[in-house]
Amino acid sequence: MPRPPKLTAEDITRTALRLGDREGAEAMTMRRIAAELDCDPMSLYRHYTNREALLDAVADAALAAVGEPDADEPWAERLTGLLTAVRDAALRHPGVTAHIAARPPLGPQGRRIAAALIGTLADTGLPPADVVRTTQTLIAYLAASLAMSVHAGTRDARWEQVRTVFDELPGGMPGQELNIVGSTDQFGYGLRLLIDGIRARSAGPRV
Amino acid sequence: MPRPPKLTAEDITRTALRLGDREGAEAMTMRRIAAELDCDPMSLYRHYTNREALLDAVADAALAAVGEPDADEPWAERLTGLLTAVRDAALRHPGVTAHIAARPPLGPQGRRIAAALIGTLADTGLPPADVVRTTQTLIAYLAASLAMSVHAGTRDARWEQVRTVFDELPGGMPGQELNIVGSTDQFGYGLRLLIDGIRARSAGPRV
DNA sequence: TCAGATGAATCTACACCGTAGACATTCGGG
DNA sequence: CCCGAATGTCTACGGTGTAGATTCATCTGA
Repeated sequence: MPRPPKLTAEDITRTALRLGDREGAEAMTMRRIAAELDCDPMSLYRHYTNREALLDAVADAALAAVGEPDADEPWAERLTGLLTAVRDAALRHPGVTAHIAARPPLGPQGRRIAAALIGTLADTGLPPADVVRTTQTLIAYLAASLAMSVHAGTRDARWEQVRTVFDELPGGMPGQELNIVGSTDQFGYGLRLLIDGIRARSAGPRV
Repeated sequence: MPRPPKLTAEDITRTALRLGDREGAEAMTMRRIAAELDCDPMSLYRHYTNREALLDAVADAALAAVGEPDADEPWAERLTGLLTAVRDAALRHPGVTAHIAARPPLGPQGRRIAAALIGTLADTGLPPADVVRTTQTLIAYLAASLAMSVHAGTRDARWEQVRTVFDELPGGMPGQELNIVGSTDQFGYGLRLLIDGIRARSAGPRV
């Protein structure tokens, strides 16, 4: 083993994550990250084959704060707790939120969380064949909610335009209160929807 | 009005869409699109302020093929039909699928589809305040499914790794058949889950 | 008929990006 | 002592989005 590395893969992800938090996603270029580490841009390629691979690792690292669910709670609470924790962790690092949304991390953290999800869903009484599918569905929903949050600010106006459609519907009640796109409230609503669906399916599977 | 424009905004989106279908998403650079139209790259900026804005328009245009739902069907069928149509339209243009997934289009087509969704959900018996929230949830889920489809090929291996977690669970049945990430089957499953959730909520709202 | 206005299309140029490929450096083991 | 080998560095290339100035074709009013 020649020349002990002065730069570990973890150093890189940690620094990149901080940089992304501080200056936004588009600041996480190879050159900027290297500058932050005070090393040559090309050195990063010793640890990650691509910029893509590096960002995957950074996104995964951002989920390290997500803890294990409490095994004593009923599955629905565990599920909400877990998914909320992931959402919070992702939003706490705005620089990588978009990346997490676009391609849910499957690094060590991602796999750990997926395992926890599967473990929780195993207690729902859902047919075994459906557990993994449900996991994917939940991850997909979570990812999408994050994507909505990322662009919420820029797009709320256009959503408002969509929402007026409802007001003009026969029987629709105009003057409804605003539903903020990507809000925590909105996330929780969809989650309850999904959990109700799981409950309905696990009780008596339909179709 | 001096000098009639030889280049319309729609020309651009149509050409860019074709180019993206033929050569992939990363081929849709300003220069390549301009080359395809046989004009100067900078000319595109007369019609779209950004590359971003241009791609938004292209993504929206890709949804033009989605038809209006049949008002005679029950709402659940209308919903599945509509969402499936959007999914098909998006997948038929692989060059923009990722973009559609990342930021659901809110151009004319997107708004038309959102309106159709709202119209359908208005018949569910769902509390009025929840209709728009459910719309957002469904769009989020659809977007997420598309995102999964995009990267399915590259990531199935790692998903396989996740799936083995389930096999090792006490009471888990190893040797389960493979669930292909982003497949139509997977999409349909989550959709049924959501519809069951809607049904449960519209019957007797819980919480 | 012709100057001028007006906006579309173009040209040039800049700063920046990811990264291939050759090179230098620094260590442990024989 | 030297050699193999992995790490860090340097240079350079082809590409990107797009700002700013400029050309050009057309319509208008005199």
